[in-house]
Amino acid sequence: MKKMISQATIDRLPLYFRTLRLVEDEDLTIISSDELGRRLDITPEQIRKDLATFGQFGRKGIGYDVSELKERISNILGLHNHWRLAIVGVGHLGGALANYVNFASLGFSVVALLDRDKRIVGNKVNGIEVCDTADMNEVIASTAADIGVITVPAAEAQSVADMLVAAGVKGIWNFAPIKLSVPPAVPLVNEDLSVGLSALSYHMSQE
Amino acid sequence: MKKMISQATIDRLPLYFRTLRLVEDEDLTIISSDELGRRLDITPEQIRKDLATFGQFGRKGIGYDVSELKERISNILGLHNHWRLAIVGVGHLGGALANYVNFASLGFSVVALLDRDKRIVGNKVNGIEVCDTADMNEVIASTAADIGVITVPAAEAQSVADMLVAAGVKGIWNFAPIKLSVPPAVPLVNEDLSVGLSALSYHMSQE
DNA sequence: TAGATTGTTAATCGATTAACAATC
DNA sequence: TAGATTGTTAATCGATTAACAATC
Repeated sequence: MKKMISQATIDRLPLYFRTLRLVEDEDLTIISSDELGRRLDITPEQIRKDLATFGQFGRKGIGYDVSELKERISNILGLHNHWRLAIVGVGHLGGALANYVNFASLGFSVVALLDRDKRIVGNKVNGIEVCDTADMNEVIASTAADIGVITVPAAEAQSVADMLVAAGVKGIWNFAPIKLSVPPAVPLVNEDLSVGLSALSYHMSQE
Repeated sequence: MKKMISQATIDRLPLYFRTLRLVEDEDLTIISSDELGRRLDITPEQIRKDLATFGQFGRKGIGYDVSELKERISNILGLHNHWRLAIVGVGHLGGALANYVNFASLGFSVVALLDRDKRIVGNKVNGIEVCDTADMNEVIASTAADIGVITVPAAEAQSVADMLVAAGVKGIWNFAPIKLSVPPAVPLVNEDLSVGLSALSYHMSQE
């Protein structure tokens, strides 16, 4: 078991990674925590603290090597694993995710689409054929999918999660607005759009 | 200026709200912090602390009145304002959001769609005609939109944010993976899908 | 009354910020 | 050398957890 890293730190790493890519496109080879912080509205101390958690990445008096730091963050985040996604529930949101280009640039690829609606099964979305959710095990196995993406209605989400776990996915990305129960060995990230929208409503209601 | 409420508390309120609705559907009229916590994997102490921030909602020895608590949380979150959304960028994600049913149940409604692509302008999505982004001011004014939803590519997001602010929206919900600058009076919530997905990758990479 | 459960205060834990020695 | 900037330790801040009096 590795040293415990705070979720707050982990959630900032993708922001650093993204910014380093932009910086790299500007042909800058070195960046200071100060400049990185300025671009992200994060204090330089916070950035140095986050990075120091994983080792010594920079050079005193100089700063951080852009491409080296980018690579190291990519490795910390495990992006080099090139995870394969299976999307369950090919409605509007599932379809949008199947077409989402930003995944590819992070090393993720969509390898399977599943839906239980017979009218959708057989369709192609972004070049991928929609399979029947009933064939979950074969589809996950044959496509070697690592991550199950849940974009079904809340009422069906838990049973889909159970099926995905049984089929052997290594992680679950859940968009259904419901608390899922999965084994501790299967990491689960919830992407609950109503939380952000409600928080926005709250702030707009304040004086 | 009201007492400062932590973002963590605000982000849990929508979870309480959603669960109270489910509980109400089960015809339960009273719920304890213990039961609510059990359903959400949140400690009862945390829930009582969160609620106590806004006043005394429960009855000692009894619990919380489900529909009363639900109403009060709805009011705290400002959901009674029935905010009106304008979605800018009618690609896959924007189109999916335009069709997203869960918004309506929270009191939000999509009143405008905008895109700068002439091939899309004039189309109808979920019964709403797509307007030209160039006509932002008139569209926001005539539809009385409160919230601007940004689903354009990152490179265009800041200029769209500027246009939305100039057109008078009261809040911005940003899906573009980039740090936006907006006036402090305009609340901004970022919905960055790559953060959650990267965090999932991180946890899947750990032993 | 006894049992249950809230609201609130105190204790703990963890994350952020500040400070600064090391060093390029 | 002087200036810049990291990595790390100490101080502060804020959030969560524990404890318990109040009371239904």
